[in-house]
Amino acid sequence: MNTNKADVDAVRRQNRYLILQALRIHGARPRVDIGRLTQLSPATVTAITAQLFAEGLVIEAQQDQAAPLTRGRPTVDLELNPDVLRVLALKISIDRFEIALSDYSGERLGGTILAVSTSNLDAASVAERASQFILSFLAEHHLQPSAIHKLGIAVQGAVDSHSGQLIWSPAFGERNIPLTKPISERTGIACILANDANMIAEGLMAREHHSYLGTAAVVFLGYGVGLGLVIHGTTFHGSTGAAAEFGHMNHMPAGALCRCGRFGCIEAYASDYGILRHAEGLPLDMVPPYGAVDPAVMKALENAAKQGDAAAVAAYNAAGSALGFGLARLVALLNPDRIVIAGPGTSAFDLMEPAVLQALDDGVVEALRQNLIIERLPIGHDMILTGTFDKILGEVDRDYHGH
Amino acid sequence: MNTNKADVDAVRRQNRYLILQALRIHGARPRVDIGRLTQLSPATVTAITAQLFAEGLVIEAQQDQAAPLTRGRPTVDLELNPDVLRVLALKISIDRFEIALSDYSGERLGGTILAVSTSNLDAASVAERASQFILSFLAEHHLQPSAIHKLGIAVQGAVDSHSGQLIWSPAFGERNIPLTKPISERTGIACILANDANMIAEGLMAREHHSYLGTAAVVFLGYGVGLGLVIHGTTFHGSTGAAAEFGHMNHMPAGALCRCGRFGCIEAYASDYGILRHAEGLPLDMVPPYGAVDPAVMKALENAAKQGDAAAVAAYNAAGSALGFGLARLVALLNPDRIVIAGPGTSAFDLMEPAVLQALDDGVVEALRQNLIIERLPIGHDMILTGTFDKILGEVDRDYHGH
DNA sequence: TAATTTATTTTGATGTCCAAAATAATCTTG
DNA sequence: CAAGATTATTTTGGACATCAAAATAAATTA
Repeated sequence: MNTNKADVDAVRRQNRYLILQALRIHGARPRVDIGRLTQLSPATVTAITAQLFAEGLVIEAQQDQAAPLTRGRPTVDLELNPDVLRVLALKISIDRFEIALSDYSGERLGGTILAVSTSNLDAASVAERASQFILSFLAEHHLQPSAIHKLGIAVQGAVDSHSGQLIWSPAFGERNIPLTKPISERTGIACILANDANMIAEGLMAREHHSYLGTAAVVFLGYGVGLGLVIHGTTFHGSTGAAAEFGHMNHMPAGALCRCGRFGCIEAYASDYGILRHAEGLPLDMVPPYGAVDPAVMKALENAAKQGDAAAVAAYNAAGSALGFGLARLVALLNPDRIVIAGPGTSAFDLMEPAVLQALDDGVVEALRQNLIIERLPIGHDMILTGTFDKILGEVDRDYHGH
Repeated sequence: MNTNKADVDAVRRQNRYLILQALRIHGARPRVDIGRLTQLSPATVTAITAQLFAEGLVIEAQQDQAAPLTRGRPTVDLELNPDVLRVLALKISIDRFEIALSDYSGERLGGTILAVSTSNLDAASVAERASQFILSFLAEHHLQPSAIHKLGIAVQGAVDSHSGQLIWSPAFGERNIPLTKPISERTGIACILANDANMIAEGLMAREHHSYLGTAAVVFLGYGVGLGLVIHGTTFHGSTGAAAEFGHMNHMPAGALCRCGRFGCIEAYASDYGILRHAEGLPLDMVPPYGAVDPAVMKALENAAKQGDAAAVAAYNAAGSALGFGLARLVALLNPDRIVIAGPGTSAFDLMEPAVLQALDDGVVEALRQNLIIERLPIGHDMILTGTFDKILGEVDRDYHGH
């Protein structure tokens, strides 16, 4: 229920936003097309684009030389002005920082990866280290921090978007690590904090908007098990922005020991380390003796399972079962119309799939899953950065008015 | 993300809705108050209320004789015109139909209960029987069906609001029972179908709106275990309107046999029949040999547990644990700021509470539950009907324009 | 009775959208 | 090659919404 009063200003804001989003999603388009896409009249499109033009947000695109085979006055393509502003995205995961730069139109202008021994960092050093990374990246690209409009930080783990703290993450030993405030102070750049899987969902939504109008869950398999939730066509954040800690949803009371210290989390069965621990025959209540698991190790385990290695097969089965029951519980609660399996872990999903489907069968009334689409998407870590840009730029479209 | 274009009409619709809701929630109020409540200017309140007046939706209330001790021009209270229309709510649960009549202002005008042996009804007879019940109720009150603007049906179980079918319910043996269409055809009254626990959430939201702006879960304990979800201040329905089948969310793979035919559902542990079966020492994979459990039987069991009967205590512990792990999973997924325990089962909640809290402790990261409010609300079945009225009348406020 | 106070209505300004008319810039055709 | 046809965009004028400020209404108080 929208409980806010509406006025004439809100009307223009909304329609202005629709036009910017249309250009962002569909690229350079003439005014007629914008009218069709947004359902706005030509007169209104002219009025709003003229304003956007004056603000410098929109420019006339290069005329496409191949096109003019039609009668009538030729169209004039409009597009977002890439030079309006720059934004940064920072991805923090186990033993790894990654940064990328984008212009206003969403074009990627560069990026770097930094190896960091995250588990050795104390709370205060995380922001310090990240800030150094950001500043040196900007220096390399001959950019002042003041040239950056906003920085989006995507982290694996539970985040509190409001306070800008990382509540808990497998990457770090400590909890409640402040991020946005200290990074903002050190760099002078405005920051927002978000969960990595949510950013994947954000990216998918921006790219395939029509598929994500209702409820959807994006499961990220990899160094952990993440989940991004789309509800009513918007990524969902709980009361603190920390929702969808799917990896740490309990699968089995008093089950396998998780990196978070609890017993029975889905991650303790279905993450890289959970599968590996099981396959190596280590006790399930043993603290996982790995940091970030080398992808080559997982690839080898995958091959072993494909060749029938019993321990490996059993480990993938257990992973699939935990994942499947978790999804069954999610389906019972939210009845989504789409579940997307994404991330590097998709490559081994074949091995888990039978157990996942069996668990879904056993775990939830048929009626709730009869129209459910389960989709596999071999997208990787990069979608996290892309989705972070989509989110920041979407916010800019709502409230940035130039200069 | 709102993806619709806005225009001047939408502005008026929204503000008109705000004013109707303000009168619905706060009762008779003068225009100044409406302005304060909605943030609209006096001029706008005058304009909109004048229109509502002309449409007959709003009338001047009886002047309150006790009040006029102030200076200045006296206020004129406005209120919703009760005679604009009538609506019906029908609650269908195990062995019981209940109907109630309300006027436009939400005033309850009457109601009746009908004992029905629901488990003996086949799919076609359900709508038939309900229609008879509705028509004879109307006849008793000397009302034509055409005098009823809309009928809301609240049922325990999974519903598909779009098709108007009852997908599955413990009250009936068959599945996919069509309701809105046949009832509409037989009675001539427009129908909507909803889940009973969702209607409780709807009622709580209407009454304590400020407490339900974020994410909240309303658990209904009684003849089954239901759940109403509030997300972003709106009751949530999944892709088919069948969301939040919390009672049939799996608690334990291959666990106790549920009335739905699956193993390990929360309901199989925490519903009346689940607790009773456990306490009586019956095998957990045995089909529960009860229909609707007599409240007196449950009361006796509760007393036995309070006096330390070991079997009864164990049964309530198991119920609490299943419920608690279910809630822990919900919290991991949605990070709500409020969980409300409602329904007749609240009276025995003391017995379950330690196990519930223990399970929450074991089942979810502390960070996600540190601000969680868990509230007990001894509201009963009647809130289902009340909430159904709130929902229907809220819809009327959005799009009804009189005569 | 006049002054004061508060509620409500009226007035006039500003801003939005849209339909329809006008204009612009091309291709087609005789 | 000029007039006509066609399509895109802009301009114009009307309808309608909100709001601030002024005007009016209806009471109490002095």
